[in-house]
Amino acid sequence: MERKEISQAVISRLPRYYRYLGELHDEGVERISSQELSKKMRVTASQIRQDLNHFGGFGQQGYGYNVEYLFVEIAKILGLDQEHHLVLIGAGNLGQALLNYNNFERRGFLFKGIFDQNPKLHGLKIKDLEIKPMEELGSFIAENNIDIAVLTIPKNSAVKVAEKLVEYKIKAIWNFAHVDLNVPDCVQVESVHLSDSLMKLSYNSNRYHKNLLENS
Amino acid sequence: MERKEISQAVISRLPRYYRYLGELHDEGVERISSQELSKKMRVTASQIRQDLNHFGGFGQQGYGYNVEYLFVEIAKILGLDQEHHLVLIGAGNLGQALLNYNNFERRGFLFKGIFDQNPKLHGLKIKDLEIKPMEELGSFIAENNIDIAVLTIPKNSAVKVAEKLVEYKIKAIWNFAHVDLNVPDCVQVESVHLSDSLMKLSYNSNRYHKNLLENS
DNA sequence: CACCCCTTGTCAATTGATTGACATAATTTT
DNA sequence: AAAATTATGTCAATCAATTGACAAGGGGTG
Repeated sequence: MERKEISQAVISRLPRYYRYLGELHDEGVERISSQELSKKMRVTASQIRQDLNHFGGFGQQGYGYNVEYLFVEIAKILGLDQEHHLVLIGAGNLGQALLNYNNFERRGFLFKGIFDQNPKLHGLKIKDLEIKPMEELGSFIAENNIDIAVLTIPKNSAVKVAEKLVEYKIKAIWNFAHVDLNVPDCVQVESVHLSDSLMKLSYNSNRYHKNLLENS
Repeated sequence: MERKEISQAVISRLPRYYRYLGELHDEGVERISSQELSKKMRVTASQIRQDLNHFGGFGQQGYGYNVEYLFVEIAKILGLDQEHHLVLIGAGNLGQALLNYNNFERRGFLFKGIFDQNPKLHGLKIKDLEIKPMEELGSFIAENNIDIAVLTIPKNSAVKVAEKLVEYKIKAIWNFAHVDLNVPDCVQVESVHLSDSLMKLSYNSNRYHKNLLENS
């Protein structure tokens, strides 16, 4: 009965397809073939067809894909057809940056609460939301139907808060702390490790320029 | 003469090894075997040995790996033994958050300049750095030995600025704009697509809870 | 309406990544 | 000092992901 799992490699590519389809739609393009799209996106047409077919036959032979239809379907796959309720935990610079980034709201990701352990911040408002103490987090999650917790706090507190979030039966954690969170399967974690990303860039840039020197 | 390329899958794991080794070192641990490390990191011991051996034999049979030595060696591989000079382009919320995140400095990534197209911001200081107009970007990069440009601007401007950066002979771009930058090979790009990450989380969390319902 | 062309969905082949197995060598114990 | 243990580096096998190829089904055209 269980359909087989779709690999994370495929899932990771879906938001990118979604982005390109959105742009095409904005430009008024009605249909596109996997080959045209593959040129734009610089991937193989085969990969596009293979990826999309994991979720169903969205295209039509001899025609290609209807841009708007495919756009909407991918949104459904990604869960963008539903509202998501978020809490921000950690009202520092990064947290505020995320709060003020309106693109998330546009896709149905709505910040409903802000929490911070610093008492000096309690009561202050950002974007109409009052910063609340950590003690109120559990009840807030239960009462406001919160799906996703966004962690923008230092790594030491992140581990403890994640444990609490598991107790509070959160469904997902978007983790910006520089630490791996080990939680049960029922809580999905997506980590954004900014330092890791920067180090990778450092490696790649170094390697490229070292290779140049060696091969000259 | 050319040693074969090491896959990005391997490179992506290096910062994580680096993080765990740093923690072990802080805890005063002197040596560790691939097996112990594999338990901590929840990967296979084989993968750890395989990954490290791409860069040389850092371990010793019967002993394992010296934590401090390996930590330093991975730092060298990632280019963390050198200073990197960065410019921030886009002094919005996210840009300021990155500026104020001290962990980058600790690893040798130093912000040397801030640029923004908004004239109202010019002259204002963040962390002792004056926000400068975009017109000065080219000369600043040349004169201050800038490696890496950090792009925290909207997608439309990002594409244009990236083209300029190529002209200015930047080595690397850390891109936070929601767009793919197509630049020549001599400029390395690492993109952090926050919305993509959030959408992936949304998919995974939805899928988990849907599967629960279906299998009950 | 019939033909031709286009393009998907899918199967097979290939390429790449991960895991397992083991010979070898250093360390530790007795 | 010899034996037992530990753990690497590496080869081979397995597993996963990507690419290529093509049959079959629509759409467009005359």
